[in-house]
Amino acid sequence: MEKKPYLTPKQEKVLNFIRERIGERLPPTIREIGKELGFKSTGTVRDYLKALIQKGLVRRMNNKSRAIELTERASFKIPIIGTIMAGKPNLAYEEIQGYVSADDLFLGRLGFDDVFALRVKGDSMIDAGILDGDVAIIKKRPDANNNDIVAALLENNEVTLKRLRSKSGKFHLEAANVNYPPIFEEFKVIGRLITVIRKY
Amino acid sequence: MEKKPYLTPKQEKVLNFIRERIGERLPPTIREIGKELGFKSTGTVRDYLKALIQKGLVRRMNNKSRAIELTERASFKIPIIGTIMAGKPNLAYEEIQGYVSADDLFLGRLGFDDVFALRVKGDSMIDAGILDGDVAIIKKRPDANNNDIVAALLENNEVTLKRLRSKSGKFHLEAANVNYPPIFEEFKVIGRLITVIRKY
DNA sequence: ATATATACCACACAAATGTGTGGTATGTCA
DNA sequence: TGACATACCACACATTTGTGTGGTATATAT
Repeated sequence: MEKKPYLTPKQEKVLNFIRERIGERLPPTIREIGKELGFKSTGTVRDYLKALIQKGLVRRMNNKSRAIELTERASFKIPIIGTIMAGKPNLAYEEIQGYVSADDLFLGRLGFDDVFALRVKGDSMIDAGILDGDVAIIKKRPDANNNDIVAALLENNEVTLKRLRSKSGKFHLEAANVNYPPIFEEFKVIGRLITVIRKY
Repeated sequence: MEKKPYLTPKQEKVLNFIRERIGERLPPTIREIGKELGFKSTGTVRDYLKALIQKGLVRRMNNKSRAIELTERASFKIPIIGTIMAGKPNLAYEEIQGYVSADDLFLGRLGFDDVFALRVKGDSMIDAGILDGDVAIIKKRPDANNNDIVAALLENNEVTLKRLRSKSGKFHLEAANVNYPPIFEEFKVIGRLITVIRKY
């Protein structure tokens, strides 16, 4: 993971403004940057952009309005400060190990087309760490394998989240909670669980 | 939740192209839309934009290049197809209850500045559904209360994820696993757990 | 002393982009 | 028939936007 190169305070401000505007869905024009930062000349802004490009933080397309992009290097990342050893803590605070982008954490580079969400209700998957109220992100039409957690359509036309198991060539569904018996009826796998999100 | 109004096939195509380009971080110009869709006149594209604006799917700013926005109504959402009753399934498939935007699910409208991530290692929080390998999103400098799960800095300068408990006016930390004893030593709350994300 | 980087401005010009007006053709509804 | 909506095109024009050239001034490094 490359570190961010040194930026002068003003360069930092320009970069932050660009980041902000991109976050608001419309990258700024050169003149908009100048107006925000108090520069009276477009040339000044171009000098800053040139510096940011040279430092590898910004990319541009020629002759296209607002065509300013942030590179990987400059795009916002959430720092992973350490691995929490939930059992025995063993990592010092402030030791930044790397970065994850919010996108990567969330859905990665999946297309959205074949993804949907289900809110989990009940405790039948509690031993797999899936709790009542969690949001389950499901990828449709997957190649679901033995032991994958899947969303399955049951005979009564209802959906459930269970672990897919095969036993002597036949698939069935298992809860992750001893209080729930396995399901041997007919079912159709709708999708595979790819992500669980829980908000507190 | 409003439903999407009826769109002609071409209007749908225009909308999709705009959505696509916004996804790639740069909304299109009128001429870019025309070129993509095969319209030879800017007027044609303007007619389509007018229709989409009238149907409440698009917003624009005057005299600003690329200033095309999708409204809430048109912006992409992950459908919540139902609440999974992980215990007893009780909801029909395809009954779309509403939508969540990816942003909402993930971090919501939090600023990123005071948020960081920790990867959980170990099983001390397993009874709270937090597993080895999960990513814990932590908000710094929070008002952490009794029973919140917090990231805490211990005396040996290490970080741990535990539940904050108060007993007769004094705070201590508790694991969510009977095999781990409570921690009564001095500690400092770094932040409060706001989100857990698990990828399969 | 010279080079190099930062930190700006002015201004002309070209290209991209949005706006406005006015067309044609086709079909539907009353 | 007339009114209206959809579905386009042509083209002039204004504005925005990017580009290019050429400045000034200050500080630091070699």
